[in-house]
Amino acid sequence: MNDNVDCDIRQSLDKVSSQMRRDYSESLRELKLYVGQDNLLARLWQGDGITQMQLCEHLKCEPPTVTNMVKSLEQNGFIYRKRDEKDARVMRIYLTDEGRELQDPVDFKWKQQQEKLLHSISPEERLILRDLMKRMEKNLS
Amino acid sequence: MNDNVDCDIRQSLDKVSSQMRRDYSESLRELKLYVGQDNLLARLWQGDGITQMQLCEHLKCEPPTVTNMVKSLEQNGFIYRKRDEKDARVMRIYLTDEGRELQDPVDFKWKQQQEKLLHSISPEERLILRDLMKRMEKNLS
DNA sequence: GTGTTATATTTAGCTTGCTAAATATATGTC
DNA sequence: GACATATATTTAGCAAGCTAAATATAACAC
Repeated sequence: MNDNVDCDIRQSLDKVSSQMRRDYSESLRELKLYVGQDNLLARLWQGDGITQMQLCEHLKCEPPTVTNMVKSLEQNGFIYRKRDEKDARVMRIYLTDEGRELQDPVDFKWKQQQEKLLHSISPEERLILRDLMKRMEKNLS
Repeated sequence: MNDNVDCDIRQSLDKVSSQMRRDYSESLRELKLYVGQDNLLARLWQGDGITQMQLCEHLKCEPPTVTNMVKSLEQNGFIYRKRDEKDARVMRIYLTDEGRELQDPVDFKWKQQQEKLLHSISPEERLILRDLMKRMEKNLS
């Protein structure tokens, strides 16, 4: 077992991940979004009116994180919150028109980033990569 | 071109990355370290007495980030700082004995994480994965 | 020597992340 | 109904990240 290969993989993963995050963050700025908010909005584009707990589960992050992100997105006019009618503990999150309009530009930027990442990696190689990524994902869950 | 494959890759990358970061963060806690600090220390283990700018370049992050990390590590007794003798603008960062002693436990935790990530991925597959990761890394630089 | 530009670090303030604790509401048990 | 437990969200405080600006020092041009 060659430890250098393993280390290289791990380090590349870190580097790719942080570089992508930096680039994407820069890119989202002109939409007045921060990295992380896009995923939250993406979930709402699939269907809004969901609870904050549902967002936590989907995004795999802690409740205060969602509270703060939701607060910020609300202040920027992309979403609004309403207390559930049956359970006063529960807040449901809805998209504004402005929030809905973000879908195409965000999708576009996402695809741009993706193409840059995978440039010159063949369709066959992409299938292999997907398989390997999925297996690593499973290893960690 | 199948967009689903590309999306899957990107999403797995995000998930793997954030999950690894969460697990590693938890793991480092008992060493009284935060994620990010380990990379800074790793650089110093290779040779201390370097400047903060050198650390910024190595870690690919901004100067205030290094300033804050260095400050925290100094307060915890892992490093100390001295102003350069020839250029009063420059701070050089040195390891304490305590900082040096962290190397083995941090390396151990790093390897644990790595093995978990790559479990049941064959040596051949690891070579392929390394190649693909390196190419993606290059795509982003 | 003076003024301008460049460089290294720091300060201030923002974000997404986290943990811990607090607050309010709902549910279950007796 | 009273109490204990569970649940959803919020508050408070920490971190690594960032940008923008400030501070101090060094280098360069005249």
